[in-house]
Amino acid sequence: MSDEEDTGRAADVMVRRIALSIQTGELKDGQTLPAERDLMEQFGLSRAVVREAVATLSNKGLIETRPRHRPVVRKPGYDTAFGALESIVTCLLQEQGGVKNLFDTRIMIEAMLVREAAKNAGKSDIAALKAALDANQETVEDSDAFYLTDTEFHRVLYQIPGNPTLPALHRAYTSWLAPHWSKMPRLPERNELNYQSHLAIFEAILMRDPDAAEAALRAHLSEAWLQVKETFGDL
Amino acid sequence: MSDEEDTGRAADVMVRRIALSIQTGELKDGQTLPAERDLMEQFGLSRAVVREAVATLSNKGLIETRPRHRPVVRKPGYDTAFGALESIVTCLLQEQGGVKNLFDTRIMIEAMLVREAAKNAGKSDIAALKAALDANQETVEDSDAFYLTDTEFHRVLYQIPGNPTLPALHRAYTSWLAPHWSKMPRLPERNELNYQSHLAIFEAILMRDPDAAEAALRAHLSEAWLQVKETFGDL
DNA sequence: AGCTCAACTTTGGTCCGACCAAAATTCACG
DNA sequence: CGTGAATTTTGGTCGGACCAAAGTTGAGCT
Repeated sequence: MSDEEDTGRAADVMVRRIALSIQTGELKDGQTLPAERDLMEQFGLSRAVVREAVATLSNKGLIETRPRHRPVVRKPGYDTAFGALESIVTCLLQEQGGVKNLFDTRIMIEAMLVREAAKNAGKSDIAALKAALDANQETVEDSDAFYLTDTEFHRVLYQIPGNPTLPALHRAYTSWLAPHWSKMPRLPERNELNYQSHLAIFEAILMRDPDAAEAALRAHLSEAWLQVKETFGDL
Repeated sequence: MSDEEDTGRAADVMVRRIALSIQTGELKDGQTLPAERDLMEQFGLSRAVVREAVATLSNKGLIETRPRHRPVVRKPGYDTAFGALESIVTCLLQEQGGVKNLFDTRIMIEAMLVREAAKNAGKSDIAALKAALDANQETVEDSDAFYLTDTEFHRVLYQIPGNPTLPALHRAYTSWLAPHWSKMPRLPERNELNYQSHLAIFEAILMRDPDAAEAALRAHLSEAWLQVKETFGDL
């Protein structure tokens, strides 16, 4: 009665066994899995099952497969996690209110982030924020460059708490919302307004005023949402 | 030059085509996919490739497969999204600081939630919170029941903003942290303390005092984290 | 006609053996 | 010793086959 999970499809059993080996560290990051033909011998299964299992593990992000190369164990990072959501999020964004639901969570998260920053940001955090802000100002005239420095400013916010999940979340947000964001008209005057918003947020953080920081952030993102709604009639 | 994405493995092409059909609504929720043998004819591919594609789509949560049944298109909900993360999160929780990273995000989220509640909770929200709180108090003596009402109280917090992603996030949190949580000692006296924490949060929300609500929530969850750290030596 | 249960069909799960192309490896030859 | 061709490895694809369980059909009984 050692193994209680021999149930289900053979491929699933195999996936569980290998996934467990990875999770327990028995298979370390970077290590290569045996070739498919070796795996079918080790597990006593057909190649079809082995291939399905390997494909499943690859989909789950636990291994990395390249044509004509052995699968490489890849202990997943936080980005891998969000990456696995891509197709499903694409679906969710399509339906009524999907984009707004996602964007609302972003507003909530960033509202919290600026509060945290106002309360706990250290000297280096402030410096990073200032640097991002300056770069932001310098690119007001170049909309493409501004988009990058804009993203970078927000990224710094996600980085301040020192929790690795947050920068990954930021990358996920920018990636998922990019289709809408990139289609929006970009004008130097809009950039200037956005820069002013960033400046207001920064100053509130500098003043150690969480409420002001949150208010500025909410105003900033709410304005951004209005622009999105203006560009896309639907929600 | 209509289809630009015929590249990559045949199974991937097939996955993209079907995923696109689902995302565009061409294949609606609940609709059944053709049988594997029909798909191999439609796509002109071998059954092995078809099976791999179907398995991949199933892993992504876009379809639902049952033995001896045709795949059912399943327009994924927010829970499906978090469900797809299970194995990868299991990996992330295993590594150094993984649990703390996740729990910290939970603290941040719930801190924001109680602030929102204090600012914007409607009458029905307050009533739901009160009901959950009362149920919580009544189960102080029964640790198993208390665990449920405890979870329920927090769930109401995630429900108040009306964003469907949040309840799904709550379910994900409870599911992912359950292994650690359920192993913790449960005592009526601890339950009582937790109830008092909930009460403090509730009263702060009632008073429309976001700062007090956040402080109470942070005290509550920080205490919970201390208990976790006490039970598990590692982080 | 209505119902029951056995026979048949469908369908996913599994296995086998085979071929291909590209990459890695080996090795003979200059 | 270096180099390029032959060999091996390996993932990707194919076709056919069998099984078991679910659904479907239909004959026979009431």
